[in-house]
Amino acid sequence: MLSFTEENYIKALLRLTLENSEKTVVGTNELAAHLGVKPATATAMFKKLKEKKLIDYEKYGKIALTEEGRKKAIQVLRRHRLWETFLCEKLGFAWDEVHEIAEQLEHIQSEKLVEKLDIFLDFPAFDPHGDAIPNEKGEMKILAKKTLSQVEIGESCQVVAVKDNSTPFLQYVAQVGLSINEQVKVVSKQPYDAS
Amino acid sequence: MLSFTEENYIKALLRLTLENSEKTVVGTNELAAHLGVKPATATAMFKKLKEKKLIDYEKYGKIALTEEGRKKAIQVLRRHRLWETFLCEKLGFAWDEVHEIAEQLEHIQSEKLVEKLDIFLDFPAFDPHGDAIPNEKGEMKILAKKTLSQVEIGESCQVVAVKDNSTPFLQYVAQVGLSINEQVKVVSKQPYDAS
DNA sequence: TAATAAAGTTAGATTAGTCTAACAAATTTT
DNA sequence: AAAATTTGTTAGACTAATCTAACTTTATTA
Repeated sequence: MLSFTEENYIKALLRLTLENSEKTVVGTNELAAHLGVKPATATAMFKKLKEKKLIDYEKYGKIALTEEGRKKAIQVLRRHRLWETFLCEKLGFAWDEVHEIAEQLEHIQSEKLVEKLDIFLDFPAFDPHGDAIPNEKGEMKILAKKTLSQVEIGESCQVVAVKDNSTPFLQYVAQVGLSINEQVKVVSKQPYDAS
Repeated sequence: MLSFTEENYIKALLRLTLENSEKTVVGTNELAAHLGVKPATATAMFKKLKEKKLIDYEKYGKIALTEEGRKKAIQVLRRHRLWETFLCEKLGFAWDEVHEIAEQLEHIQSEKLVEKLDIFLDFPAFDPHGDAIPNEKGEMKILAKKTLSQVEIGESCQVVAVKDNSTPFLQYVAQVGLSINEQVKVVSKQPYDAS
């Protein structure tokens, strides 16, 4: 049984590697920053996670999930995204409100709960942000995506996901009137920070 | 913001006082036993809860919830019972499976979540075990209840609640074919442990 | 390649929640 | 009311997760 904290570390590791498909390892500082802890704290946790055979780790080296660790991390991600879907589709939350709540719900321990939730939601393949939800076996669909800024002016496309899940960005996006699965036509481009 | 543990202590305190309506105070050993911790541990927590003005407590004295503590405890109880209702009614769990999961779900921090859940469930007044669910203001309906063993042989009644929420007892009850809100007629009496 | 910067680790302290063992107070029994 | 029992507290230790400050290793750059 993993603690909340352990689950958060392996989930962060998975997220960081999923983000650039090239990368399968991450550094201490990067992971610590992503979790909002100090690098020293992360180092301590790496020793524990290595002990539990969830990550490969050597002093001063990069960190990678083991097969076992990856499985566990995918389960956490699955739970997170199923709960997000539940919150939006069943409880009527806006897609920019659900992340924090799902961060809590994802740690509820019950195999049966996850499977019943999956059934209740009718086995969704994508969450409200357009991210793929791993199925019971840990497999997830992949969509070929462009970022919106890569789309030419005048070109039409379907919005399938947002990359940045931070609340301010999601609220900006919502305010502009974008939502997942919507058909949009790029008329002109506006700058938003650095994105 | 209360920790999981703090919430569990005040919830236990509320439960123990709700059980006999006469009692508004409980002892250290009683509470510790109910929570599965040692009395020494409970004593330590009482100091903290007193500091936070959630309980009234003096050395070697009984423990009682303050008005503030009671409000907070009722919120936890409300969340617990709403989640139990959700698990049974929406996810199709049996009523004897939901307690442990609700013990986890009750600690999810989000006012909005609780209210949306309440709406989704259409403001239920009783949970799957027949226990009253406090409403948003903390008020709960009271049913005049007898225990089944007080019902005379030949007499009919409606099953509204089970007192003992432990898994073995609930399974016994389920096996015998009893369920909440069912009309039963007492034909003969069987002993079950001491109850 | 030597100096500097960046990345990562260690040591030692802190907080929350728990335990055991020894002790103190209150209650019950004789 | 004295003795015995029950109830509750204190002291000291442990684990998980975190921090800061000092140190070490690796990488970059001049």
